[in-house]
This record gives sequence, C-alpha cells and structure tokens, in this order.
Amino acid sequence: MAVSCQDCPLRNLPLFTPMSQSEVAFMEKFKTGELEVEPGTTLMMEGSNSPQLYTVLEGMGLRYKSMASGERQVVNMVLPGDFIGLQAGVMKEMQHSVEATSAMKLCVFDSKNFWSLFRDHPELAYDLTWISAVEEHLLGESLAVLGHMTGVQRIASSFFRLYSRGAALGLVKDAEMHLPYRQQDLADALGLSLVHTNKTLAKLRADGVASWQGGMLKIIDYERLRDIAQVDGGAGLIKRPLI
Amino acid sequence: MAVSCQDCPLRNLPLFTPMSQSEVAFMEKFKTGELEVEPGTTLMMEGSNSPQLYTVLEGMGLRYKSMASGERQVVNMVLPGDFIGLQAGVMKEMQHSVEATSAMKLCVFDSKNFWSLFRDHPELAYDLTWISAVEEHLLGESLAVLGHMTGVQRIASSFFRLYSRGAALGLVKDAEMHLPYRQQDLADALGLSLVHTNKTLAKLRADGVASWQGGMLKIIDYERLRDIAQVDGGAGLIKRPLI
DNA sequence: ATTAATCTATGACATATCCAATAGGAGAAA
DNA sequence: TTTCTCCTATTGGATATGTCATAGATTAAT
Repeated sequence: MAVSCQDCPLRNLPLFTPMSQSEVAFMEKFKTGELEVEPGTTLMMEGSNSPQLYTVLEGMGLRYKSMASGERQVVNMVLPGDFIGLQAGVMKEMQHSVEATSAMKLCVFDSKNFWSLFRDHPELAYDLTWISAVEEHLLGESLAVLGHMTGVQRIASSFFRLYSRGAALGLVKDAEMHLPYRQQDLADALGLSLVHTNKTLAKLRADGVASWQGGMLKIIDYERLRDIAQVDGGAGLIKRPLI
Repeated sequence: MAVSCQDCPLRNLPLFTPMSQSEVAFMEKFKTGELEVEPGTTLMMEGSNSPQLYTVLEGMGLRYKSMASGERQVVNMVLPGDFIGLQAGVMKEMQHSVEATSAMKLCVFDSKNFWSLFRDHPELAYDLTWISAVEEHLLGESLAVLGHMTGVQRIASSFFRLYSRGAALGLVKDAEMHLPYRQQDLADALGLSLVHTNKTLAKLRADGVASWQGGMLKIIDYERLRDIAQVDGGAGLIKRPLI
C-alpha cells in the first residue's frame, strides 16, 4: 500500500523545506511506486546506469566506491530523506554503488521522466540542484574530517553527525538510535583500519562517551562527544528539500 | 574588453559538453561582465552570501573550509571552466571560501537572475545540476584518496588529476604546466603535514617522477606517476557542461 | 641597504595508526 | 548437534606520518 506524497511522513519534518501543493501533486505523478528491499541489496551499481531513482522512506544504507586496490571507500551513509541516483539521472552512469544495510522502503521514480521534471517544474529542478549542493557541502565536511582529524575525532564526529540527523528524523529514543552498519563500514568511511576502529570504539565505550553495539548507537555523554568531535559552534543541520 | 560567450575560448574544448545556440544567447544576457583579480584575492567568503557568481576563464584558485581548530581544509583546486558560487545561488550562504592563487579572469553573473535561469531555461538548469553532480563525484574521489592512500600516492594522484585536467584545458606544454600553489596548499588539500609534503615532493623529484618548483609542475615519468597514483584504468576525464 | 616576512628545506624524535595473527561469539546452514 | 561463516575483540611489533626546531632563499617593506 503506497503512501501518497501528500501524507509522506517525512515531508513535515522541520529538517525539510516546505513544498507547494502543485509540486507535491507533480511528485505524486512522478512517483511510480514503492520498493521494499532486504539488507544487503545493491540498489545502484557503480559504472552502470539505472532506470530508477529513489528517495529513502525508511531504513539505511551506504554509498561506496570500489578502488583499484580492491578496497572500498564509503562515501557516506544513506538515511531517510536522501535522494539516490542523481548521478544516474544527470550523467550517463553512476560513480558509486549504493547498498542497503538494513531493510529499506523506497519511493521509486522513473528516470525516463527526469527531464520532464526540469522542463515542467523549475521549482523542483531548483530543489534537485539544492539537494546536490547540500550533498556537496557534506562531502566537503567529510573531507575535512579525513584530512585533519585523529581516529577518535573521526568516529566521534561521525557519531555526532549521524545522531543529529537521526534526531531530526525522529529516530532517536532515550539517546539511542538504530545504526545498522558493521565496524568495517565505519572504518571504510573514515579511512581507518578495522582494528583501529575497533579499539577506538572500545575506548569511547570505556570512557563513557558513546557506545555502539548490536547495531544500536547510544550517546552517553553528549557534551563530551561534541567536544571530541570539534563541532563548529553554530553549524547545526542544514535544511534541505525533500523530493 | 569582455569576451562574448559565442567566442568563449573554453567552450569548444572537448572537455565541455556542447551548448545550443539559444542557450549561449541566454548566457550572453545572464553574464553581467568580467572580473580580473590579483593573486590572494578572496572571491567568496564562508558563511556569507554572494551577489555574484562566477565562471573561471583564466587562472587558478582554491576552495577551502576553515576548521574549528584554526586549520584549513582545501576542498579542491579551482581551474578554468569551474563554476563558483553554486551554494550561494541555491542555499543561503557559502559553506566554503574561494581564493585566487594566481591572477584570474572571471565571467560574472548576477545571482539575482539565478532563478530566471531555472524558470526560462530548463536545459541550463539541467546543466547546473550536472555540474554539481560532477563536483560531487570529484569530491568522492578526493575522499577515497584521503581515506586510502599514503603520502606519495596522494601527491601523485593529485598531480595526475591536475595534469590531466590541465592538458584538457590546453595548459600543458612540454609536459609542464603552471601550478600556482604553495606546498602548504597542497598539504591542506591532501591532509598531510607541510613537512611531510615537502619531503615527499623531494622524493618524487629525486626519483625522477615529477618535479614541482617555482610554481611549475613538470611530469618526468608519466607512467610511473600513474602507477603510484593507482589510477583506475578507464576512468579518464568526465565531460561536463560549461556555464 | 637593512630588515622583516614568507616560503622551502632538512634533521631528530615521538606516536598514531597500520598490519599480521589469533581467538571468541553469534547466527546460518546442514 | 555440528560445522561454517561472518563479525567483533585483543595482542605485539613495524612504520608512515606528525611535531618541534632550525636554517637558507626569495621577495616585500622600511
């Protein structure tokens, strides 16, 4: 039973910019259905084109690039509200893969109609560009994390960002949220070895800062976590459009 | 004496996707003038909005974020053909600063007219999104470099990418191109200390791979450089629109 | 001319992080 | 149950890279 865009549970969250009635109506037409996938499902394949574009309704996943050395760079974590497949829509092929790490529910769009969105709905085209710009900004922040932070700091800031985003999405309860990744995923995202990631996680746990076990992230000392993560004061979460 | 978009020296390079006559005509109107700046000029300021957007015609610069620790993360190098200020156009404020490191010549656009581009020229809106997606892809690659490569590899791949791009722009002559940055800039881009960057550069020079001195990058052994940089076979340069 | 400022260069030392190896736990498959 | 596989955990030793300190080279400022 597909949810109507009108009643989209994400749409009214303060994290997302509001959308006019006519835009929602177009999205309704643009949307071709919903998709539920199991953990481990590959949604997009690096180097291929995809006939479908998605918006995440529920669940999490990750974007990653496979490197020449056989290693994997996790570009970022995918959470509800994220748009998947912009590259496939606009360039010829995807430059990274996308995989579900938990069960996911996705809004499905047909990339054949991608151009009509630009032609008939400049507001939505604008939103798409906006989304892309936000993504670009977040990647810039990740770059700064990898470039200038130590192991603990990287993990702390990763936790902080995920937790903030999770809170904005209503996924946090009792300072806990579901975080369905393996330690290897986090390691690949932060440019750390698995061993070092493991040790650093143990340290954060022992120090009573944050604990991530059994797929559950628990923030024990928010202040200290924020200090370690060196969060730049005012920043906070950036509003973004939901498509 | 401003160059007409018709005769834009960049437009016909194979690096850029072709543009229809009517699009060029609109760009001509959209363009409000040209700007020449000296090395060291700050073009955009993190946290502020900018009334102007630019496309680089000549010269180089860099985008960077200032971090809480007072350090600086160079997000990327800015070369001819790059569009500056997308974030200012679409979000409220810039998330990074942009500075000229050589003399630059820029096409100037008024951000007041930004929305009219989306409204009246869906093809150009599409191109803007495309540009943003390409940028996003490149940042993903940088992330992979910082995440998984050693010092030499980082410098080698940085040289390789800049050199490839420079070649596509016709900036290479006798395996040399102008690269107007300080070692500190490169260090801040690659997440290395200045000292280590300096030593690694010396090593690449001593090994007869590449030499970067006095603002000139010279590729001595292209094959070896590519090997060290671990360039994934087919990749090559991605075509992008020029706006 | 002299001084100051900025960038590049080099050495010695400290350490965060990687790597190889091994083991335990939990769940899936048989 | 037993076996297998995947993930987490922990140790000890190796090393790439960071930090501190100093000096020469070049260019700008007085």
